[in-house]
Amino acid sequence: MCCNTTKFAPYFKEILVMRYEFNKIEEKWQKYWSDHQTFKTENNSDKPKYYVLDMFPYPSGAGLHVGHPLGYIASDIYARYKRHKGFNVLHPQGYDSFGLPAEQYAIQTGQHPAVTTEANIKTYRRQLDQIGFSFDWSREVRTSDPKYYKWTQWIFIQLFESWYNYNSDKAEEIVSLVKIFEAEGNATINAACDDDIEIFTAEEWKDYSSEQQEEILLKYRLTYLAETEVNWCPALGTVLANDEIINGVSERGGHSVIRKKMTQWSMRISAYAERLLQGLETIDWTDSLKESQRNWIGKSVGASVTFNVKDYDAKIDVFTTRPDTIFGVSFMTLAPEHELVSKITTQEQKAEVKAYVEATAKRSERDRMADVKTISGVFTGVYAEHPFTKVPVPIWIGDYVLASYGTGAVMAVPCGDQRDYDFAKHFNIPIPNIFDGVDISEEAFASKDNVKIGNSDFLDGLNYKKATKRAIYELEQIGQGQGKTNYRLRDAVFSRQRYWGEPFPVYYKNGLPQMIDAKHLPLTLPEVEKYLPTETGEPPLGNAKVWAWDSLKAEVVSNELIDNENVFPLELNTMPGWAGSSQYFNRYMDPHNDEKIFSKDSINYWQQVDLYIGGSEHATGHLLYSRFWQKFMFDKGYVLHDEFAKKLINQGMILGTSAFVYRNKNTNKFYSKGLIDGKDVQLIHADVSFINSSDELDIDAFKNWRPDFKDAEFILEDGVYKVGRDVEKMSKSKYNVVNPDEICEQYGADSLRLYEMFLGPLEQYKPWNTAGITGVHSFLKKLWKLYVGQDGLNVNDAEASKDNLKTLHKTIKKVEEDIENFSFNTSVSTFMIAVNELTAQKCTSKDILEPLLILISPYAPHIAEELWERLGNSDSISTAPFPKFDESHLVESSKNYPISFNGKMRFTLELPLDMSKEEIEKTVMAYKKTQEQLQGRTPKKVIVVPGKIVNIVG
RNA sequence: GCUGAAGUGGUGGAAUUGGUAGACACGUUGGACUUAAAAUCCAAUGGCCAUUAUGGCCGUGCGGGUUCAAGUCCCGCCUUCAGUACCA
Repeated sequence: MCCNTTKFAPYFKEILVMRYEFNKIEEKWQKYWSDHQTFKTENNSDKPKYYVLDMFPYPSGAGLHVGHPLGYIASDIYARYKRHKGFNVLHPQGYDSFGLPAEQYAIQTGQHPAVTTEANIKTYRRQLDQIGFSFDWSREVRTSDPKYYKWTQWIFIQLFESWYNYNSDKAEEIVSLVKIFEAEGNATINAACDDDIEIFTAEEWKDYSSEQQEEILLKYRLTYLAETEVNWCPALGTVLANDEIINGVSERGGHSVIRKKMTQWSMRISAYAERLLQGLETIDWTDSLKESQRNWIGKSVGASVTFNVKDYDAKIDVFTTRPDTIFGVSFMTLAPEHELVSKITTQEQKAEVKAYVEATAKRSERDRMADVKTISGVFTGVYAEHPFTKVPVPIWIGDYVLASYGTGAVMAVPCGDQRDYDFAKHFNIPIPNIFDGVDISEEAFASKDNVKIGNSDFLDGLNYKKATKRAIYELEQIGQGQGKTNYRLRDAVFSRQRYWGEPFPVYYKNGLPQMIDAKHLPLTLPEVEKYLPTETGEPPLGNAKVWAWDSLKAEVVSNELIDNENVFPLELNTMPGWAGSSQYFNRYMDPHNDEKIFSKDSINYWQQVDLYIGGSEHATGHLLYSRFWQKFMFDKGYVLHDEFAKKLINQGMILGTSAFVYRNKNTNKFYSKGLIDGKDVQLIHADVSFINSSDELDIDAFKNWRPDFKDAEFILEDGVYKVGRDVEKMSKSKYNVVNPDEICEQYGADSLRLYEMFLGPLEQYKPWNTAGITGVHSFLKKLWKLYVGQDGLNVNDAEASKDNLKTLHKTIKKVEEDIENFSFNTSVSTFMIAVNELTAQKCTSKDILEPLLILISPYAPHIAEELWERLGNSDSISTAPFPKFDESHLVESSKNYPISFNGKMRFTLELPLDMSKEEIEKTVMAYKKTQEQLQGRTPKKVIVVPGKIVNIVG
């Protein structure tokens, strides 16, 4: 480590300037970039555009650790590379600054979330700046900024004012729906809507009161109010997210949690299910991510079948993917929550059914899903009628049927479905076989292939495909079913009972929601005294005293003025975390526009994100919702592409390398790793900052760390204490967190950037080990020495040698290919090789060393800028054109051929590249070592691939 | 169970179209410089065997196969990680 000579700087300036003082250099250039607004991007340019985006961070109180910037470094390299390649690059950054942690902190401390958020953002910004990113900070957005969330609220209103027309397959204005109602009622409409819609005529529509009309329209809007189940914790008086519940009780306090129905806003994302699925074909995202989204959307093709219930005026609709097996139905199963359960049960069965329904209600959905093995159910005593045979089919209730999928009821075909089979066996229900020549005595036959249907009337002898088609046809003929496609994707609940989120631009008149006119936005978050739910169980905004809408003055007024004539109560829920992140990528294009979410010009210019980098944990959240909103914005004509990101890369996680010490279970003796065999020891995490590069513990630091280790005794091996190491997720509790601030201070940002890339492929999970950073750090020192010697600059106008040119051009070629393939780790090795070679060649030629700097500058921008300036350039290196690769410097006249015998390389032989196949063979066979290898044998065959290899067989 | 990704030295990893496996680093060992340490530089470093300057055998999770040639292609397994799941 260089000693810190800062305080002597004025006296030793001439000497110091010759050393690689990364701290000073990095500070200097970060200031330069900021002062000169080097990375500010204009919305028009003669250059082609390129949009590189990172997933913006949630600014947590803990700050960044070295795992966080991985994706940002990769995208920054790419953005800088594209600038060298002559693109006008948009590379913005911002903060996803609404969220739960700030609110929980507020509950504990009373600090306003805005205050802690602001402080956290400051830390983030400082940490990001010190890594030397080329972000255009003039475009920063924060989701919690009213100027930004004005537009989140605006999109909400747009969704409210829209319905989905399956005929045109797009979202349309709600007024167009009203026109259709007025002209012909709703019978002909093919829309995404609630499933409890009643058919009405144009006349009936006109006779409805305006409230009735409003209620009906709400069932068609793309965002709508609905009763949905939430995890309600009575003790905390609040709703919990799934991950706040551990083993059925609240994470905070361990209180019980029940399912409760609440009226909440929902987003009709299901309307877009098919387009979200099809759109995946058009984008360059990873297969695993697309597959996750496909699973999540969960398309299945089959039929809906209606069963009439005997002796009741009731019908049961089921969805099945196997209408071809309809003659195999021997019972039906309803989910315990199914609405018919309470209506149809017989007197004798009533008590048993009631007990079963209550028992399952107590179990959480998670419990039910986890416990797959136990078969339970109860008979209702009632029968349905088979649509074709008219045979009575017993109706059962079973918790293996989920109320939330399909219709919450299944037609059970035990011979063709293992769950139905198990249920039938368990309750002694008959298992009729409808497959020709298949043995079903042990298990169900679930395959669709290589089988013909039997015992099935008109389906006899048909295969899966034909039988399915025929069954659907026959169902349609008798009016008891039709072909249907079902999606697992459900509408997304959009209300949160939280404080720190976007307020809805909604007030309530006679219990019906009204939108605040967009021109009055933003509707800003009110002040509250407490961030907890109210005593009556209302969301935190229920604590606000000034939270009513005066529709005449168009402003927020005191709750006391509510008269439900002109002043109305405002919505108390706030929007979920994904609201603010679902269009931010478009807002960056024109972030300060107060008139529009973004101008036509800006979207016309930037179009869509060209490269998006972020974590795969957002596969079915942010990345699905954003695609949904983008498609909606596309339908409304606001954006030009119905997919927001052309290409997406998931960066892997950087894991921590934890360190362990071994304490004897009963004493305070710590044994070195090599001495623990046969001893009863306990593993204790030691902070990774106490460990040197040889896995040896700094015993004094460890003893001073925690009082209970103060008097510990250490049993050493070879005079040192060796720790054990293991790779785990980077986390405070494992004491393996490495802070980028310390790395930047000790080794510099350029070392950090290089090392993060050098660790391995971007997409891969890989362990961090600070010890390894000395490799890239000494590379930077070698690079520096190549340019700057003891007495000054080493670079001159000397003519480049052939070897110099060869090294440079093979480096240009490799680095360019690597960046285009996002293979950043291999270009770091390429730089090392280049610098090693040029150093060995004693290269001083500016013609070589100047372009080399441009190659390195995306990776290590500070040192590149500094040396670039020292070479006499006055502009930033960031826009210097990327060096052109010239093949002619790599042309060789000879090749060192590997000569192998039966596929095994034995020696190499230098031969001219223009030598013919025959000549090569002759030369090789005549060579002394060849004859030694053969030991008198005559080869059966000699394979010669000119320019590649010689293989002698025999 | 299903889906996706991946298994290469002590460690991170490289080998982009089948053609010299282990590039580049870390670590380790030895050496130079130094009062010493740090820094820097040089050399060795997949395993085993032999050792005379030289060489031989094995080796990319396991078992087969295709090929003159397989880390790479094909078939069958095993393991790890991630996502998802009574989805009818």
